Amino acid sequence: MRSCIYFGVQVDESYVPALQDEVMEVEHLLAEPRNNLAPQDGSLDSHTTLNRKDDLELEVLDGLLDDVEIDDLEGADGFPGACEEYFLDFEFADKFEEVLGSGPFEGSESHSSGLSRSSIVGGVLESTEVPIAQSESKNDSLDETLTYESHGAFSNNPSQPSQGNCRYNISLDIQHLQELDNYRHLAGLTYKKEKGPTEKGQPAALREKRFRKPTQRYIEEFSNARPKEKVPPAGTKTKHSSDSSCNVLHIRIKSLKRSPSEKSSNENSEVMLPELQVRKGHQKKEKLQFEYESFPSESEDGCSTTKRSRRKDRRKHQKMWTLPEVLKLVEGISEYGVGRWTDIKKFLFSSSSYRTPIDLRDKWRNLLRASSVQKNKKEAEQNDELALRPLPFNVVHRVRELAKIHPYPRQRGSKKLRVSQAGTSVVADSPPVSLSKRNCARTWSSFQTNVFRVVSDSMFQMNGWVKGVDN
DNA sequence: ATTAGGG
DNA sequence: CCCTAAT
Repeated sequence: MRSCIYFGVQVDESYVPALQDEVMEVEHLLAEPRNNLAPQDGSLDSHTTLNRKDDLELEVLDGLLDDVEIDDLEGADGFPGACEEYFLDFEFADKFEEVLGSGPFEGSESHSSGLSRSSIVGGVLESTEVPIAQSESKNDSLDETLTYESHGAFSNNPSQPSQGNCRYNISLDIQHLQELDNYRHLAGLTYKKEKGPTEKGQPAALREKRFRKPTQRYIEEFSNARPKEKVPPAGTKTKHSSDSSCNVLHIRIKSLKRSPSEKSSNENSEVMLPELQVRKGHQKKEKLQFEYESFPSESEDGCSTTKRSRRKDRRKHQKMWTLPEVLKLVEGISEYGVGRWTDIKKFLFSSSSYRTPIDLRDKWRNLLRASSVQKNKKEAEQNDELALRPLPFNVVHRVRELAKIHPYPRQRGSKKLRVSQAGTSVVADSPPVSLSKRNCARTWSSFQTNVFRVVSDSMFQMNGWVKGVDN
């Protein structure tokens, strides 16, 4: 099992003091051997000296592993000095994927004149062995230790080759849980308390919640992810969005789930996979094969930067929606109306096999929520601030407009309401339109969409949206 | 087979 | 995203 921690902190004076304190506290979460950290450069001030004694608590991470749902908190562009976004991204990866390091930091380091009073820390830790001793010391596992191997990104100074793999002993202190929690709030992460099996007496069979047969989706993913078991070379670094002037706290830990339920489901799928394929019949098989083939092509994958890792470490079979996809969805809804998810899927998302009609509906639901249709404005603003990838406002506007036209829960069960208002003409939800009218509406809406799209195109760089392939 | 709705 | 009930 391998896991990695990427830790980059860039602190500028423009921070409010309180934030600086918090940053420092987080910095303390990392313990680091002296030799590697030797400040090569005057710009590393006392902020960056990490305390060796400081401990990290395994359970903290453990909790975060299962709870942090966000896979990608790509750096959002910000205005220099005014960026108030923080990212906290904890992931523990089964296989060490991508980490990069000091991309944003290297640059500013060399021209330290601009950021002369900033303290910068960037680093990568990669662990090769992570002993898991969860069986006994579940309660007091404060002493658990991880052995990490550094791949040398902890130096900001490019001139200093720190490739010599060196070992870290990292243990975590439970006290820092609170601080992590604070950062979680800053980052807007959702985080549920784990109601895990604290009862030690429970037999394993009882702890498993339920046996469910793996979904089609799961099967597809599983068998697809199987063949590539490769770990990229240790030196591999992925480009991040390099917003050098943005004050960003960026912590990245990739995670694999270790909850008992997960384990069981894995085992199950392994057993059931063949059986299911036989049982499901041939038509399904064909469909599956089609889907396999379409994956490697990647033409449909919106995020080119992350597509490699996407399929494997996405925890819950999630695929991030790209902005073009969102636009397409909006367009589709404006054309076909809300609720005709299969149509939209068929006509607009035919090439992306991973977006099911249900996904489209869910996305629409989320869009509604994000643009806070039928919601207070306060919540809307709060939402906006908390949002990881804030929607461009024109999108929000469009969604709202659309929501007025077609209310989401497509009214059909509300017969009572209609009866009560029988006399007065109620706004028809989606009345049967004549064909000509419909066509007219469609051309109009596509025109609208095109305009909309042109405008949106200029906003791709904002908000961390990745420009995806438009199919 | 599709959709709505809840988790 | 996933699952289930309802249509």
